[in-house]
Amino acid sequence: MATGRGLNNTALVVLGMIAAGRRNGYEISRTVGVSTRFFWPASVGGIYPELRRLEDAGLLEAEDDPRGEAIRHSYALTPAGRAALRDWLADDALGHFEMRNEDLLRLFFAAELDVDGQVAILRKLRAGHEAQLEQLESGARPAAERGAGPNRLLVLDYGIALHRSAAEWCRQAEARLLGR
Amino acid sequence: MATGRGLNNTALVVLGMIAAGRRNGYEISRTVGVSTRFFWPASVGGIYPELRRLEDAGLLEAEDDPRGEAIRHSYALTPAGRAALRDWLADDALGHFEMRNEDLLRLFFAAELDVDGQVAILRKLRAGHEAQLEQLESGARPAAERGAGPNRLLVLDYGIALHRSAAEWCRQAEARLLGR
DNA sequence: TTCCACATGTAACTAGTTACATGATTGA
DNA sequence: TCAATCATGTAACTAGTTACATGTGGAA
Repeated sequence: MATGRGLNNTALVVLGMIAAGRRNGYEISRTVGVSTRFFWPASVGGIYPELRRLEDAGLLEAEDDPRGEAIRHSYALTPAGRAALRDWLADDALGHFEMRNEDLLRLFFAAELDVDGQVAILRKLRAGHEAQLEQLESGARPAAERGAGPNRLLVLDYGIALHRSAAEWCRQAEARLLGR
Repeated sequence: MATGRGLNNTALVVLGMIAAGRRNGYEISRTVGVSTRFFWPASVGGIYPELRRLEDAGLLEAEDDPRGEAIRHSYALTPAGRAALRDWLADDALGHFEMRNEDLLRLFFAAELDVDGQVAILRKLRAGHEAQLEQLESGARPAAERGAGPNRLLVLDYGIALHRSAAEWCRQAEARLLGR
């Protein structure tokens, strides 16, 4: 448990975010929204219960941090929490990898459509990559430039590179399809 | 419902596979295992119940196809099933896109580790892409060359291109990290 | 006769999303 | 005073994975 196991998808991102400094649930969920969600989604509804679970497990300690009348808690890692995080970070096994791309599935089955329909799918696939690219370049990347360390920028750049080359691949595939 | 809605992730891949010709659950699950799983996972445990649900919904028709004493069913699309598939394929809205990459999340939080630890994560990230690449090039691609249409090859080539450029990105990032 | 591929199915579990509900603070 | 943002939380739902259970056919 303290060896990095028993941590679900939400727990991993929560622990990692708090490692960089005290955070409350709202801040974590905001940061996820402009950074990890591109490669590690986690929704608000899962974050709050997970914070309490991690506190119960002794990996986090909560502190009351009221804002006027409003309730607010901020969390920090306990030594056990930091150890669990490090164990997970240093784990030798290949990490979980998963991808779901509906337009790619459409393309896979596109024999059912005429060429126009197939081109439309390719364009949509490209549009999706361009949209992600846009969000990374104009949203996430500028936000990370103020304050985030080099690793975080590195990861965003990975995303930018990937979506850019995917979009380029789509452009070429479209040209080939039309040239047939 | 017949407009392409009410179809869950498993239903989409099941319908698409059957559109190309009569199939049984086992065949679908095998084909998923060497093709769509790279961008659209679906597990056996979900496929059989979904086949029955789609039959109940009138999108599939089942036929007994015993193999000696052993029970076997093969499924074909009904006209309603083909209409639902076409509606989904021709849907204008951007498709669902999701990615989960644990080693990328590790890299994101790698400030917690020393440079050696960071390099190890980058190598693992690369190894993951190379493993996918290997499976696509040596497993999926050759299998698809016998029998699969051009769209299927196209999709596998997309995967190959993507993982190859991701692996290349990792190699460069590692060099930069060591050069610091 | 043994093993592997073929073939189907279910139950239990785990996880995660969406939507809703509530209320305080801040700035325009 | 109004809207947006901050902040926390829960309930209902949907989905999906894993593991188990069972048995046949064909090849070596």
